[in-house]
Amino acid sequence: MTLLQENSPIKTSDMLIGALLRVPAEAIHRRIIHELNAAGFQELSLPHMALFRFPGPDGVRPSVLAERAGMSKQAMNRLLGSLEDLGYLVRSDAPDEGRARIVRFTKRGHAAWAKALEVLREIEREWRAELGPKDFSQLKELLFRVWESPLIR
Amino acid sequence: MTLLQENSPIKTSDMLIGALLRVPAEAIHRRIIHELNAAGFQELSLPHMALFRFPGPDGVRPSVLAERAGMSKQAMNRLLGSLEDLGYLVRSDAPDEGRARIVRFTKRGHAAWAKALEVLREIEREWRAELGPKDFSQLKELLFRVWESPLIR
DNA sequence: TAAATAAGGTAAACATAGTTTACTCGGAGT
DNA sequence: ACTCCGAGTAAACTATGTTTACCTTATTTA
Repeated sequence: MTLLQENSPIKTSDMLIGALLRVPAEAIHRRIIHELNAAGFQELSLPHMALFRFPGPDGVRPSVLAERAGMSKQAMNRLLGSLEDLGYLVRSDAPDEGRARIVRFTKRGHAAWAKALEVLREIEREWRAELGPKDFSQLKELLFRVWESPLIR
Repeated sequence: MTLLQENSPIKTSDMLIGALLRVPAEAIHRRIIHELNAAGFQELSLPHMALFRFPGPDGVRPSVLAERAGMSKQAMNRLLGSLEDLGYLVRSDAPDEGRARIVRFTKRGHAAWAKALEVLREIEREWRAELGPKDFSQLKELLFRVWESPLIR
C-alpha cells in the first residue's frame, strides 16, 4: 500500500498530478508572503493572500470577493476590515447600487499588489531560465488549457 | 495597475504561473475531500489533508510529519490524536529509537488512503482525456522537472 | 559513573480566523 | 404601503494553529 519502493529513485510515473501541482504552488505562495514582508509589508500574512491573488480585489464588491475566495461574506468582511485598518484598502459606497460597497486599494495597497506581481514575474524568470524558454511557455500553455477546460470546475 | 483589460478575452500571457498552478491544485484538493466524504469517510476535513498527501504518513514519525506539513509538532500531534480517535491510525512505539513513535494506518486509514489515490487516478484519467495523452504526459514531465529543480526549495 | 545536553513527544494557555446565527439597511415589485 | 431580497454587518461560537513549558529517553562529556 505504500507508494514508493525503498532505495529507488522517484520517477515521473510515481508522482500524481495533485502533488506535482500542489508543492510548487505552495512554494510560490510562501515566497510571495515572505518577499512582501521583507519589502515593508510586514503585516500581510497568509489569510490576507485570499485577497492578494489574481485577479485582485480592486474595484470589486465584498460579496464577490467572498465568493471568489470560497468563504463567507462575514469572514471576508473581517479580512477587509483588518486590511482597511492596516491602510491597504478602503470600502467606499458604490454610487448607484443600493447598499453596495466597492473595495479600492489605497496607495499602500497598490504598492503591495505591484510588489506581488513583481515577485511573480521574477519567479517566472527563474523558471524560464531553469526549464528553458520553450518548455516554460509550453508548461504555461498546458496549464492554461486546463484553466479553460471544465476540469477545474 | 489592473491586470486585465475590459472586454478582452484572457490570454496565456495574462496569466501568471502562480494562479495557473494554484487554481487547479485547489480544485483537486476540494474534490478529494468531497469524494472521501462521499465514500464514507465523513469525518475527514481540510486540516486532515495535511496528512493525506504524498507520500503519506504510514510508517513515519510524528515530528517528520510536522516538518513535512510545515506546522509545529504540537499541532501535528493534535491532528494525529484526532485521527487516532476517529480510527484512521495508531501511534505505536518505535522499537529501537528512544521515545520515538511511529504512525501506522489502521484498516480504515488504509482504506481512506486507497480511496484518495483512486480519486487522484480518476482525475488523471479525466485530464488525459481532455488534453490528450501526449500533452498530459508532457505536462507531468514538465512539472516533474520543476519538482526536481531547486526552484521550489 | 554522573551530570549535562539534545531530541522526540506531550499538555495547557492563548491567539487567530473561520462558520453560524441573527440583524440592519436600501431598493424593487406588487 | 407592504413585502421581499440582496448586500453588508455584528456577535457568539468553534476549530485549529502557535507559544510556552514540561517529561522522557538517549547521547555526550566532565
